[in-house]
Parts: sequence; C-alpha cells; structure tokens
Amino acid sequence: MKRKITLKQIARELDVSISTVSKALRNSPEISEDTKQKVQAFAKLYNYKPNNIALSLKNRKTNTIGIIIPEIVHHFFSKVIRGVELVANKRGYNVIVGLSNESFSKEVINMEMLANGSIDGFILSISKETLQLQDYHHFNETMDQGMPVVMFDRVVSDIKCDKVIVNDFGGAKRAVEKLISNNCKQIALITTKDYVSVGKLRTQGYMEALKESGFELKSSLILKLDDRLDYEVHLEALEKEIEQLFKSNTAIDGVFAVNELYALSAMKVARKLGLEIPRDVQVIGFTDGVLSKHSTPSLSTVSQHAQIMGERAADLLINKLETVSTEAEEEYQTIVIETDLIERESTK
Amino acid sequence: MKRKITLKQIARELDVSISTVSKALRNSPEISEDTKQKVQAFAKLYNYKPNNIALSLKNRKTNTIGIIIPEIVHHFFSKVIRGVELVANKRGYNVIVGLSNESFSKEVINMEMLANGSIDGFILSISKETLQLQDYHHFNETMDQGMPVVMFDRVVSDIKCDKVIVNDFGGAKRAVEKLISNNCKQIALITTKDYVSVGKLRTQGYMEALKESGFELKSSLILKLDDRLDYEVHLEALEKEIEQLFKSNTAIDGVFAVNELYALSAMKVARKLGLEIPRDVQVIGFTDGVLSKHSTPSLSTVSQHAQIMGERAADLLINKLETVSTEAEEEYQTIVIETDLIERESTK
DNA sequence: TTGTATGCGTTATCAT
DNA sequence: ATGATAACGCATACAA
Repeated sequence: MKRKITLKQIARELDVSISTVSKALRNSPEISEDTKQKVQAFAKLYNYKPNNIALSLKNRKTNTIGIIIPEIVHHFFSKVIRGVELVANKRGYNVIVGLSNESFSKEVINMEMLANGSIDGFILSISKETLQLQDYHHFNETMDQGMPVVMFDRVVSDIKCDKVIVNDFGGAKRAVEKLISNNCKQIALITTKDYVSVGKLRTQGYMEALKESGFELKSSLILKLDDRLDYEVHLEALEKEIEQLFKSNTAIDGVFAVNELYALSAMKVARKLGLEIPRDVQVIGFTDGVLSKHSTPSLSTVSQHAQIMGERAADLLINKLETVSTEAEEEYQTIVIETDLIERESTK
Repeated sequence: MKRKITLKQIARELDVSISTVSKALRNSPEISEDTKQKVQAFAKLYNYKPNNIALSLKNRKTNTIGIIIPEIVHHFFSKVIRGVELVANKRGYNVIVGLSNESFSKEVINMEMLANGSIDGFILSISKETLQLQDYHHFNETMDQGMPVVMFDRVVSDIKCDKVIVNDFGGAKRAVEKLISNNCKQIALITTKDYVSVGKLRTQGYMEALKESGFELKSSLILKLDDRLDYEVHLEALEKEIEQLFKSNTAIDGVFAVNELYALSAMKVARKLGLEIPRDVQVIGFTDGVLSKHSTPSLSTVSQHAQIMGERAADLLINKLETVSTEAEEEYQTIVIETDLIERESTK
C-alpha cells in the first residue's frame, strides 16, 4: 500500500528542493529542461496529484459548492442536484450535499458545518419549517461572512441574494386557463397552506385565471392541505379530504392540483366515485415527477424543468465566485424559469 | 461584511499568542481561568469556528465521505444517499456526491478528483459502462493508496473491498414462488442483459424457483432487454418488446420483472391486450420505487430497503476509517440486505 | 501560565 | 537554474 506521494517525497527522492519540484511540474521556464523531464517522469510514474486540501488552504478556495435541500428522495430535488452537478463539474467544482429534512435546526447545523471553510458558496432551497418560523438569520449570517448564496424554488423576498424560481403563478394560471378552454365550469383547486411560497403562488395563478375569465371564486372549491403531514405515509387521510371535496361539490368537472400526489389522489378518488377521466373530470398537476407519466390515465402537468433550475443556479453561483467582486455593486438577480404545460390523457 | 475570524486575529486583538487562544478555546487546563473567559467570550462574540480545511490538512482527515452513483434521478439511489447522509451526519461526516452518469470515464475522473485529499473514503455503485468494460483499475488504485471503498448494490466479486448488497437472488426467488403458489402456470421474466450483476442474479432467482417447483424453463418466456437504451425515453420501444412477449405466449398468467418500469409496462401492455390484473395475469416487480405504490392497480414488489443499504454502507466505511488499521488483518465483509415482498393489488 | 516552533502540502516571492 | 522562506489556519510538543 503506497500512500499518496507528496512534493516533499519527490524532492527527497530526486535530491532537489521542494520548490524546484513544484515549479518543474507546473512547467515553469525557470527550470531546466533536464530537471523538468526528470521530475515530470518521476511524478507520472508515482501518479502524483496535488493535494486538494492543501490547495484549498493556500488559495482560500475549495472549488466546492454546497447544496442544501429539504429532501433528496424527491424527483424534483434530485433533478435539481443533477443540474447543479452537471454544471459544477464542467466548471471544475465539486458538489457537497446537505439534507435539511425539512427541519430548521438541521438546516442551520448543516449550513454551519459547511460554511467553515468546506465550500465556496451555497445553493439551497428553504425547508418548510424555516418558512413557517420565518427565521432567516443563518442565511444572512452566511452571506455576511462573504459566502454567496443562491436560492431556488422555495425562496423568500426578504432575503437579498440571487434566486432561481419557477414561474409558479404563470404556470398555474395557464393550467387553469387550459381547463377553462376545455369547457370546465367548476374547477377545484387542491393546494397547500399559504406558508409554502410556491403553493401560495400557484393558488394565486388559479384565482387570477378564474377571475380573468369571469368565473366567480367559490371557496368551497378550494382545498388547502396542511402538508406538514407526510401524505406519502398518510395517503388515506389525503384521499379522505379529497373525497370530501368531491362529495360537497358534485358538479366538479376540473381539478388543478399543486403537486403530483394531490393530482393522482384526485384522479383516484374521482374514479372511485364513478367519474371518468377526462370525460367527467379533467385533471392537471404541477410537477417534474415520474408518477404523472406512468399513471393511468397519464397526468397532464405543468413541468418545472428542475434540471435547468439546477444548471442556472450553479452558473449563477460560480459566476459570482469567479467574478472579482467590485464590492458596492451588490446586484442580485432572480432568474425565472418558465413552465411547460404537458398535455397527457387526463385532459381532453 | 465581516470575513470569518481566525485564531490569529483573536490573538492579535487580545494581545496573546495564537497557541494560547487555541488552548483556551479547547479548555486546556494549562490556561488560566481568566484568559479562558476572555478568549471564549471574544470567540463567541465573533462566532469563531475552526476552519475545516485547516483541520483537514493538519489531521490528514477530512471527515468527508465521497459517494459515487450512476444516476441521482432514481428513487433507489437517492434513498441510498439519504441513508448514507443520515449516518454520516450523525457520526460527524459530510457527504460529497459524484455522478458517473453510467459512464466509465466520468466515474474515473470523479474518483480521481475526490481521491486527492478531498475525502476519507468512498461509497459507490459501479456504472453500467464500467461493468461492461470490466475495467476496475481505478477502484484498485484508490484502495492501494489507502483509501477505503465500500461498494453497494452493483458490485463485482473480483474487487476486494467491503460490500453491501441486496439479496437479489433470494428476493427474486421468493417473488416467483409467490406467483407459483398463487397458481400461475406460465410465468414470464422481464429482465436485463446479464452484464448487469443484479439483473443476472434476479434472473437466477427466477430460474431456481421454477426449477425447485418442477416447472420447465421455457426460454420463450424470458425477455432480456438491453438497458443501455434509456427506456424512460424510449418507452414505446419497451412496450413493443413486451407486447411481442405476450403475443407469442398467450398463456402467460404471471410476470416477474426485475424493475419497476418493466413491471408497469407489462401491466399496461397486458391491459391493452384485454387481460385483467390480477385476474388473468399477476405481476410482481423489483424495486424501491414510488411508481409501484401509486400505479393502478398498485404493484406488488420486492422491496430493497435502499435507505438501509446506505446506512449500512456508511457505518461500514466509517468504522473502517476510525479503526486503527492493524494492517495485515485485511478482512472485508459483505453485508446482505434481505428483501421484503410487498403484496399489493397486482397479485391475488 | 504563556509563548515559540514545527508541520500538514502547496505555491509564490525572494534570494543565491 | 535552483533553493530557502513565508504563508494559508490550526494544533501541539516543547521552552520559557
């Protein structure tokens, strides 16, 4: 077992100084061709590679970016990671992952752990608990220390930083407009409580679409679910709520749901109640998920382009890292990713 | 914007030496209560945290583990990551993620990048291309340099290292036995080409189950798909192959598929051909996926406990990292994770 | 009780 | 053309 070789060892073996070795390997013109040859050959033979940690310390730059997400077992977030990874690697960076598990304290701890020199900047999406508590001190402190932060998807306007978001409002609006143009008269909304920013925006898109088309808003058609409950686990609870919605509004002929699971559950419940999709009820979801594509009937959905979000976020962060910050000009930008309406079998 | 504070700055401010500060912060008995108080108060005020990179360099230990997987947008792998992350964080480690994207060269590059000091050890699952090429030099070289490697799921016996695998053979066997005991007489297998180790093992489980029950093996009932094709994209191609299978074996009354997508496609095709599930055909898949649970009918499946695999792998690696290697005793272990058969609506 | 010196691996600056 | 030295931030053995 040969341990990783260092400059020092090469120097000792070849009986030259460390700095000579270093220069020779970087092809410095200061060094004679002879020595270069010798050193480079030796280095290749022993497969020398500079130690990243030493470089990081010296350069005060790790070439690593930290990404903190609420949950990795989630198609949307893993696609974002893939996007980040893709761009990061292409531009010479590594990616280190932290999971907040939707918890405030884990988010804080994870960020502190990484902020102590391990990474050059953050890409993150805020946990639900943090959104509820509205405690954003850790973000601000991190940025105060000169560590750039790019937020994606779940963001808050109070925080001054670069952001990449989905056009939740517009995507939702277009989805509902589609239902309207498909002749739906009673369009239900299945959404989350308002503290989830994206849920709120999608809800607003729904309302705006109805308003513009001259529909009246019926609050009985809106089901706001508390997604602190893990509905992956409590699926029956979810279905019960939706069933209630359908039963108290028998004329529902369209459903817009702010995520995939809600949409699928709506289809399931509707079918159970003897309604046929899309003949009796048309359904559109909001997601980048895999369920939509493979469900029966397959689900029409607003696609979020998660991977592109990751790519944009990574580019934004790395640009900031590699630009000589002329201080003062603290200009933050927000990139809005447009959505696509993917029409499948759940709409006419 | 106050940059991160260092020992040196604290020392200068308080007019003591760096080592005094260092000792005071670590509560060394060498230092007087007075100075300790002063230093600790100051440190807390300025929120001092030791620089990870400096510590890593000094200790020659990064407390970071690298995980290399073929694909992150995949329920199985992201669950494994979650397991790794969970244990790693609990034990004071960070996780850095590299994606091979099923490519040999990306796998090699990614490993080299991380092996140069960034991490203490690897957890990885081999890419398909690497499995085909059977070129494992990068794994061996990494281990030669004293960096421990734990492989999971996709492993090869040629490589001497710790491993965490699923009981693919047993899981498949039990699934097929279930179909048999449910009175299936013509059980088809939808699997991958043999170079994918897990596919091969599951195929063997299928065969063994049939053999033990005295069934004859009919090669016409076995469909081996080349999964270099991305069937997520070429879904129609997949369905066509399966349709062919059903048409040339009209008596098929059971299907065992080695993954979720194959199983779902089988159900879809069967329905299209007028067969009802599970009345006419019973189907069992193999996976940890989310599709199975939400499909209609929901899919009975062999669960792999991906998160547990990640946890075990992390424990294995960290144990190795933290044990004083008495050299010589190079004992590697292979942990086998048992599967569960989850019965849902696609079986009787 | 406090401070000095050394080293982790590297590069850059400044001698020789 | 080559080498000595300092510095990145920290911890520690050893002096004072």
